[in-house]
Amino acid sequence: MVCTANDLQGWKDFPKGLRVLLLQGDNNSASEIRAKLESMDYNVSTFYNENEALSAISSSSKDFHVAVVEVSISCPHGGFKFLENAKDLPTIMTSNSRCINTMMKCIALGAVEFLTKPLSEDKLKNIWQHVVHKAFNAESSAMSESLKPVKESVESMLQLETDNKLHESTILIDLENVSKSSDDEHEHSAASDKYPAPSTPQLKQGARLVDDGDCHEQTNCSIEKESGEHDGGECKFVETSCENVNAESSPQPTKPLIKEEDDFANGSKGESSVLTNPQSKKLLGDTGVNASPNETSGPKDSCEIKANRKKMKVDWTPELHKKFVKAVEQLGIDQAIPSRILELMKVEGLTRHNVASHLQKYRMHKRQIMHTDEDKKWPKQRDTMQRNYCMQRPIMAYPPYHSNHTYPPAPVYPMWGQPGSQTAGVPIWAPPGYPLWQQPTESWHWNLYPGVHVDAWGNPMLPLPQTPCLPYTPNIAGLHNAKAVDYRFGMPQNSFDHYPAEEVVDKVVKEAITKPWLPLPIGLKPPSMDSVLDELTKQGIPFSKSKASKH
DNA sequence: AGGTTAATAT
DNA sequence: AATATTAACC
Repeated sequence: MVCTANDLQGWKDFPKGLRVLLLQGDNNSASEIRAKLESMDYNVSTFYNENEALSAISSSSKDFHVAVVEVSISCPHGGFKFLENAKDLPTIMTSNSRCINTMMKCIALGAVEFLTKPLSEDKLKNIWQHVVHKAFNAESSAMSESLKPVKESVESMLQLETDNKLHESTILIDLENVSKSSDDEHEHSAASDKYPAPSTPQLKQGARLVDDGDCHEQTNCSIEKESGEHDGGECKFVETSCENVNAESSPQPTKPLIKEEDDFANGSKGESSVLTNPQSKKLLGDTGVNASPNETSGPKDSCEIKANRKKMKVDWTPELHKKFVKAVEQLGIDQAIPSRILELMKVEGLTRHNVASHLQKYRMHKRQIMHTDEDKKWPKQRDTMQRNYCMQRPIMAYPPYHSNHTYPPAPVYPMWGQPGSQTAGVPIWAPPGYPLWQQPTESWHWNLYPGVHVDAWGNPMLPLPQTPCLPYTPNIAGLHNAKAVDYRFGMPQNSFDHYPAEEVVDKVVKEAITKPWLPLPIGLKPPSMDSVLDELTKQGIPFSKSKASKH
């Protein structure tokens, strides 16, 4: 039986044809198991002698994908010898015994699972999962040759799914991710949490598991803990039925993740989450969607876990947020609309709505920050650092303008200006808000780097191609007729380091008009309603007072 | 069609 | 209470 990677390259009906090494003590048991396995299209090689089995794998270890080995108490070695010498082969230990010590020993020695006899079809049909698990969790260097094609096969399988089911492919991405960092124990356990490769019937699969349950749950749980301590690396334990609990000291999610929340009966929340790896160029690029770990082409009847993907909850992790911010900056304030942001972020699975929502929150935060302490703090900071960083605020702190109006400490953001209705004519009392965009925001808790806000918020150090970093200049073209902003001209010209180019000014104006929600710079205040209306009247622009005062 | 805002849900 | 989603509006 020669098995090369190429042979398995186009493994279409995985796990059909999976080669199983069956090591049993007695003929009856062996033939029974074999029959069952073969009925599932597994390719079974039976051994009754441990040494023979061992020599089989040593001579052509690549030929087997998984082993089912009996733990015989009577035997001197009892299968442990095989287990210990078949580290690269996912090995499932079986026994009539339910002795927990035996089970623990098996697991500790690297067994991927312990199955108590009799081996029901339910138990057997899922053994392929261990193969996949191994294929994805082993270091590629350490991965036995027979597993590589499995991995590839599964990969392509998942990719195909992508078309109709986005979420499916996320598994792949995650798995990729996991395999990369397989050294890390935490990562490992995390991966196991998310993608267990249990052979035993799962809770989710229904009541069936009850029948052969015995002390199943309990023992499995015990083993989980135990094995966690024992096996240091290679043969990770695969969690089984107990979908619980303490198994995870789950590490902090560092990758953006989107949770799928399915609606299992209350109590057992079948929730799985997938890490999105922004760097992953695989397939979708980066996906945030996730899936339930039901391998679609596994033995069919056993994998009928309904893929009830529902609402994908986007978790705006710092990474994801960073991407978001980056995109926003890249676009510039006036271009920062959900669809474009989405494009730039290149996070598949993320929807425009998600982005829009986030944008909403983002703006609100900005505004909020602006309203509170920032106003007071700012005048001090401004000299120290900001200038070079595309000053968020106008340079003029408190321009000596001669207005009767007082400066509201917390400027309001009237929405009455109808964007686009007129450009030059609109009184631009609302300054560009975009610089604020990058304002350090200690209150935004997503900021991972409290010390380096600027970077975290979008790298103000980098020149913004679309939004030149010029100090804000309130002296904006197009304001000339606006009484309300007359004071601008009271500002001494030399108080600005640079005079903005026309385009910049235009941009600024445009921003001010189109983004009225953005805060006014210090020293500026909105014009009174009257002055605005007055101005509009003068210019022959019709307006509705009721509408104007609506907001 | 898509953006923004408000309401609702978790 | 915070934050994500959905609905509604423009």
